[in-house]
Amino acid sequence: MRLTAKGRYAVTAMLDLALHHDQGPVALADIATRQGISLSYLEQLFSQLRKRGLVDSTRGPGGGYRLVLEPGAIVVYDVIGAVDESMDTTRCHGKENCQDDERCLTHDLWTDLSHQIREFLSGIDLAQLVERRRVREVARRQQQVTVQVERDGPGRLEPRRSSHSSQVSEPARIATR
Amino acid sequence: MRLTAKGRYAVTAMLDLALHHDQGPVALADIATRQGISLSYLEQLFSQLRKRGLVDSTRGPGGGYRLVLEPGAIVVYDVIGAVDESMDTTRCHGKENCQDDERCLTHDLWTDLSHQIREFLSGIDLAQLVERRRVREVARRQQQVTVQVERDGPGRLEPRRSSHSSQVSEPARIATR
DNA sequence: GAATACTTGACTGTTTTACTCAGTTATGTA
DNA sequence: TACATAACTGAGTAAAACAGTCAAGTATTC
Repeated sequence: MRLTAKGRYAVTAMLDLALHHDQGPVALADIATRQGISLSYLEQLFSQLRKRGLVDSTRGPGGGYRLVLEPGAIVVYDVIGAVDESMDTTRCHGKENCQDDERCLTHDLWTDLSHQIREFLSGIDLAQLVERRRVREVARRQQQVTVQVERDGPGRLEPRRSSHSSQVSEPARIATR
Repeated sequence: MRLTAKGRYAVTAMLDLALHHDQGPVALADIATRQGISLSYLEQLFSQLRKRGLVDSTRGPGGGYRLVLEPGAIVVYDVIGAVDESMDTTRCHGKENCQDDERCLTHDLWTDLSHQIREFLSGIDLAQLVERRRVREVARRQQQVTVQVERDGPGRLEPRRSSHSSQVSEPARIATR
């Protein structure tokens, strides 16, 4: 299984899209501001999300990204799968050749774990997340930040091409290597 | 969450110990042969497992490692926790400071996922694994390999300090970074 | 005292991660 | 038509993590 900042960012960004689903296309720059993710990095992520058919885009002023499906039809597992290669926890990726071309001692254990994780993350869609009280709270807070930035103007706070973004990238991984 | 080869090796090695629980101390060299894990790497792992009080050791000829508790009292989650720092999937490690010192939009989702994984891996102990039919099958196969090596002698197949170990280390990760 | 086996710690090549940078292309508006 | 906006693309990179190796011990038993 693999769950890195990349996968978490993707889910966060998709959830942001779901939260603004009725407001037309959402610009990546807005997501970047609200969620504290680097714009350039988001561009990379959305390239993958678009290839997987999860979002589509409009260019030019007023453009941005939109969910292709309804929030209720997009499941967390698929979002992560779109950017991270897999959530499988076996070393052999299910091929049962983990030791000398045969199953290793713990093969089934990791298979079961992978199944467990898949079930869980496939049971949660974006609409459900949007409904959650605590998600709404955070979203409200983030909206204020956006308004703040708009009032002050992007000025020196948010240069077009940022210099030193302030995200501390600290590891917090579920990596099955 | 973090689940790398390290964690998987630890569980595999501990399960090997559980399988030979009634046969006195088990030498790391034997585990290395049976499980296809580098001896030097096992040494590192068991140093951590010992510090966490999961195993104890006897030096000298006929020595090796033993489980401190009964296999039924050792749970997979604890083994992984002993070598990998955590199975938490949040970026902030549960501290809720993921974005500007506050909760990020998806904080609760990762908390729930971490909980799910912990529950699952805490529900499986080594005794249960030993009982599994497919585990016994693999163990039997591995026993034959050991016997084979003993007949041939460690000779050029298994030099004391190995040269080029043959493990292909391919990533298969659940890493939460 | 030789062999066995655990113990410690430093070191290392490779891969992955999480980005940035520099540009290009498309589109709406003045 | 110029411009601003915003999506797109691809290459590059510093730092960290990974999965070990290597070398030199110390303790124990035969």
